[in-house]
Amino acid sequence: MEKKFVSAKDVAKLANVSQSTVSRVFTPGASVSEKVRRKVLEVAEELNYRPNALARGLINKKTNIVGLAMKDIQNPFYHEVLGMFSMKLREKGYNVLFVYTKNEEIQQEEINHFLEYNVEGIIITDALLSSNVVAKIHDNNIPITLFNRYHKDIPCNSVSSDNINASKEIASYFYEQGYRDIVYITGKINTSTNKDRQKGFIEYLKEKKIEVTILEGNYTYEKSYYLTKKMIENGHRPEAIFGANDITAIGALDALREKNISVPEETAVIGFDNIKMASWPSYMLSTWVQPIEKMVDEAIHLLLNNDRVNSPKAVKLKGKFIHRNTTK
Amino acid sequence: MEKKFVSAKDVAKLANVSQSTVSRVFTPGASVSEKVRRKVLEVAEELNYRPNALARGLINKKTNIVGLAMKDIQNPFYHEVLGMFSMKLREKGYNVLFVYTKNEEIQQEEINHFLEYNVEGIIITDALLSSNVVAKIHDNNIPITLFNRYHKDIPCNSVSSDNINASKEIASYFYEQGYRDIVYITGKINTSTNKDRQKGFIEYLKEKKIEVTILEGNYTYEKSYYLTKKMIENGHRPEAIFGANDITAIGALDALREKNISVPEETAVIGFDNIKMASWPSYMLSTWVQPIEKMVDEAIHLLLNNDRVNSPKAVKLKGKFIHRNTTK
DNA sequence: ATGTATTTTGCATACGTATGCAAATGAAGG
DNA sequence: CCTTCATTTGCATACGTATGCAAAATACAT
Repeated sequence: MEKKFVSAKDVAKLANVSQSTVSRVFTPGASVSEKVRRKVLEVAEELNYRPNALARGLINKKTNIVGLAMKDIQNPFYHEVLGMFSMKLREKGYNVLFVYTKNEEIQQEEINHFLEYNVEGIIITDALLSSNVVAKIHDNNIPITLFNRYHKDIPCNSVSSDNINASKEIASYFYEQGYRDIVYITGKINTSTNKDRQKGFIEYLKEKKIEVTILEGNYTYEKSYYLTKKMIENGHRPEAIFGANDITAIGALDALREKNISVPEETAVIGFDNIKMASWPSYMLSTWVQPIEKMVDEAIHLLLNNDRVNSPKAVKLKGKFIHRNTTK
Repeated sequence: MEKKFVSAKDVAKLANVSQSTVSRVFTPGASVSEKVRRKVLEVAEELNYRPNALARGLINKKTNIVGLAMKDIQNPFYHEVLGMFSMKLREKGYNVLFVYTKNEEIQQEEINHFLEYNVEGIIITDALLSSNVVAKIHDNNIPITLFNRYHKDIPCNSVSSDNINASKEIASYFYEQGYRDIVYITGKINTSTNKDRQKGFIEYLKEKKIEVTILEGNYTYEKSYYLTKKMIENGHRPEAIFGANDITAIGALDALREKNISVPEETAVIGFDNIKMASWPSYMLSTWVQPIEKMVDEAIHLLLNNDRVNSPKAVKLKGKFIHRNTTK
């Protein structure tokens, strides 16, 4: 039982045409008479022939592959992102070469495979890479887009929410409600998402002469849960908590619930992301919606239509606040 | 600014050797003198050369690509699975071509891309495909492994938990505890995972002359939450609930909590999967652990070492019960 | 029918790599 | 130094497809 691969030559033979003609039938816009086209398609169908994407890629330098590297994450937000990328790229005729990483900073070695397969672009979500890795990739003329991360020293495109203004709006909301004892539970502190959310939030309130209590979390439920619990046990029962993402907010929420602190009456809570879980009846978490679809669209657009690698753009998209039951 | 692709020929020229020699340097086990190898590697490094995987695949018929199709899922269980597959395949030198689907039954069109890229195997998680699609794939001599699904009419390998015996053990646990008013909240009813869990559970209890109450869910939190709530409002407060997966069980748990029914005193709850969330302090859900790592290992082994496509194996692996706070 | 414009087709070659084969080089032994 | 044998190297070709070019076939106008 041989590895039986059907090639254009096989089809050509059976259809009494040349291999070139078969190729043209499968090349949009190429010149083939209607009669021959039908004949070839018929034979192709019969032999179950499909053009070999590898050979095609070799000639065209068009592999139709995009590399997607995603960091080890608990956050369901990124699962939605992954699904969205997969669907959208497929619609545009691209395939996804997927790599899952545990490193906050993607290593050269993890990217090399992308280069070997001549991917037409690389998307990196929830992680960074060093600038010399970026340089190497750009040497090969391959565009990169960071999703939901950016860094001034990393010269490549990025797409994210406008975290600063989003968290300012959240701060403003708390302020308007009359809250003065306000807590921010951070995400991983060295991430750009957290930095910006923290910055916008704190700055706004500083202008109002309010000092925010910072609890240093790491974007996980557990950490946030224990931080909140300990805070309460220490006698601190704030009026409002902003969690750096929904998981964080939910952890806080569960801690509050356990301590029988009523939400939103005694303490209001707001998250960030609008993951599915946020709308579960038992949580009904007020949160900030990241416009995933727009972000993904923009990331793909940036990746595939950037004429110039040298002028990296940092796109920030605006989301919106969703009021549910954890705010008044 | 041209697309500057560095080929073996470029390296050859600069290193004063033939292209063949360069190739041999990058082909494990090929014969090259130590002196030449060093020289070539040095030049390769300098030019940032890496062998083109597409051209390699063309010749070798070894693309080192595995196709992975995953169904639209909320279930965090599958995120862990995805991560595991990605890591394990990478360790073995394979790359993952990823497709996200919304169809319960994978369509030919979604698989075609895999075939075009000459993937060496296809893994399908949480979904099925029709037997004629399987036939077409096997025509190309490409192995398939279903993960956590199987069907008697689909002639391909599969790996899953031993769902029947697992749920029998859960039933037995409930029985030993003296529970007689027992509820099973189903997953999507036409899935093999649900069918087997339901079957094992019901059969065991039927032998004990116990009639299980069936609530028809669909593996989502919302559905389970509303079913449970309605049941309670109808005056039915069972002694024990088995949710077809953790998300289902958590939905039930939240409904019980809202109705102020104490868990596990008044009602015990068990889930299935052992997702991260099950160990969150606010849930501490007793559940059945699926041995993800073993399952993934086995799936990969089955996929890549199956000498005969014609004798599909259905591997079922045993998990174990984890006792937390939702059972006595 | 003839000539011209247009479309369709096949030939040959290229993409970047791997490999059988033979030539070249080196090592070893007398 | 010559012979024999092992190792290393280059040449040529193949993988499956796309495409420029010229030949062939068709369409059209007269």
